[in-house]
Amino acid sequence: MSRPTIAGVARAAGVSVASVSRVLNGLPATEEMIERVQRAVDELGYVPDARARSLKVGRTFQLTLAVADVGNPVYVTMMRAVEEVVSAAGYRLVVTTTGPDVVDEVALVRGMARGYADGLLISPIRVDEDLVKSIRECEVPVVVAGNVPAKAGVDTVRANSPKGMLLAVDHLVAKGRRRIAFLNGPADTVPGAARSKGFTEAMKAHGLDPIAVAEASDFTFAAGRAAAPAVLGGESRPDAVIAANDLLAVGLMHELAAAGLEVPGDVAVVGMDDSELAEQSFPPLTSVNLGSAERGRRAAELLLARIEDNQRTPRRIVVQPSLSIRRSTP
Amino acid sequence: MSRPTIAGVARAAGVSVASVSRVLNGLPATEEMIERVQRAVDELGYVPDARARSLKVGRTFQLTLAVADVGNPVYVTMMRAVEEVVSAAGYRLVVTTTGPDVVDEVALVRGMARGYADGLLISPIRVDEDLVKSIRECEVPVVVAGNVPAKAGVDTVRANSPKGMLLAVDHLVAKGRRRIAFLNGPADTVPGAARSKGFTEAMKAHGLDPIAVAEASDFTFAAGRAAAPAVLGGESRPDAVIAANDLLAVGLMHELAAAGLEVPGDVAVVGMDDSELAEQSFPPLTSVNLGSAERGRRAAELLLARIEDNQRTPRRIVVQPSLSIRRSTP
DNA sequence: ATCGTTCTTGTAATCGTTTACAAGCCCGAC
DNA sequence: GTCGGGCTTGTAAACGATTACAAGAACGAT
Repeated sequence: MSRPTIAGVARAAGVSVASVSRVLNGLPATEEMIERVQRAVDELGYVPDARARSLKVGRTFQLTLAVADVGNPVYVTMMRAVEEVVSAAGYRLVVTTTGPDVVDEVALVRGMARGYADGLLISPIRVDEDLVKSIRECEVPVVVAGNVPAKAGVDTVRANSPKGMLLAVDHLVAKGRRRIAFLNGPADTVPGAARSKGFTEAMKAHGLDPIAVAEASDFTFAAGRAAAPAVLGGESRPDAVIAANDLLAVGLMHELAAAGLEVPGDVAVVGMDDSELAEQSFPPLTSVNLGSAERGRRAAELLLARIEDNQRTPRRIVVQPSLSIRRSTP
Repeated sequence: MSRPTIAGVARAAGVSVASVSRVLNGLPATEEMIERVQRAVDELGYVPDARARSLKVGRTFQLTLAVADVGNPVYVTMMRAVEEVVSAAGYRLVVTTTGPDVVDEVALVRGMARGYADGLLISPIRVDEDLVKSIRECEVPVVVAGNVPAKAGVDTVRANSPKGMLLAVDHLVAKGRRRIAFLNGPADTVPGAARSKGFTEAMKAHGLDPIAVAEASDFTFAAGRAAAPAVLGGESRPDAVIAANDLLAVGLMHELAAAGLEVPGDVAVVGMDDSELAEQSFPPLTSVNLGSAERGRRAAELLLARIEDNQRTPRRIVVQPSLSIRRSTP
């Protein structure tokens, strides 16, 4: 009653295992051979064992996408794009969650050496020496969606947060807002650091000083709510807030409503990531599109290319942002 | 420069492969043996190959969770719960997306026979004969989060939608609403059919006739928006709408706002699933909690139990709903 | 010293595939 | 009739682990 193996099929068809394997892999064979094998396969309901196959051929035809938090809608955008590319190339995509800790990311990368997948696409939220080292030493190709040092010598696709921040500030300034505040996520994360730097630069470019800068404990809705007072509670209220991602922005907007402030009338709000949530929130959220879909697509392509040829020199792609203007800004 | 194998480690340590394997698996060995193997392992950076291991021991220590749409926030709730249970049991969780078509689900279940994972947790959106058949015949344990016929003889954990609908209608009626409409998802899906039936029963229990019933083309935000006119455009406007899930409810609320209608003043809105989106939407959405987290947890437990003992008689668990009241209802 | 027991270690078979190589067959050309 | 070439098919050796079994070492009891 146990699973039929290729040997069973061979016996049933009265041929050798090699012939069965050849027929199944579409290698040349006579009509009669194909016929007999096919019949035996159907009859027994044989399905080849992927473990044995991949042990022999050294490939699993699986790719892993690792993200920090499945609850963050930016990852669904990315995931959709990645899925499309890799499935077109004949790979299955499996998604795993790392959580916010860098040690888990390192463990994941190290674990890839076990041969679960042919490649890893990781979007790390925190990066340290260990992670870079483990990526460089990893037995399977890795591409990073995010920012790691150039010396790491690894394919990366990253966003241009400073440029994105500039778009956001430009837009707010054009609409007459000057008292601009910034709601960041944890500054010890890669996106947190980049966005903080970008915000400071963009404000300087306009000769403005921030009204307030707050740091949420996480890139989540709840953290956005919790950090709202820090961004609003200063002596002079901001007339615009830029949040480091959409979840934070939406959390903030809830607190604005609770405080009786209108968006965008009293306070304009700009998010980042332009995820599905930006469209779904109310009012719909003006958001900096950091090209998540394109980043996913390009990253997937880099991964496939590196699987083809592991010797190619690492590429570092930067995708340009745009601004999706919706009703949370005037 | 290629990956070290157990044979390489054995050679480096000057012992046999069996001894290396034993040390690595914590079987009894002398201090000196452990020491030598450990040193060789560290030196070579050896990591056992999961494919080879699982080929031999017949287990991969991976579990697959298959969902229809990663963009649906109800799945993130479920995913979190499942992840917690299975990782505590020493399994890795991988997530794959099936899309809305039942043929893809069937292909997935069939594909499990290839041995990618030790078990499958699937939340099918459409169910047909083929799917039931493929689940029953599947080589690896499968548990279904959702509703399949009892005769399928498979472990299931499902929600009690009729009861949930009753909670929603009870609540609306208690708040004085009588002109209640229903915004369903596709009626040819399992949740669509169940929620439709539940709604009809609940209304009947209160002696009410629905003001309008509309069917969105999908359980998505966009479909909710598109179907809004059908639910609002009748001769008499509803004073309350129940949506078959949170995404539909939020889509509807956007159209209500566009039409200048207040929530809950003019129209109360109730969603279903009580996902993170219900909390994040504005106004926060009253939503029927169908116990996604608990369903995920229980389903994961059933799966683990069945992996332990494949002979146990299938269980069918129903988890009870509750109502999370927020500001979209009076 | 011999025997039996227990403990450690090594040899080799096995899991289910793929594939290099060899063998067999058929066929036409000389 | 023999030979060589091209196909088709089969045999057996991998892939990298685990593990049953056997052999050897150590040791205490007689």
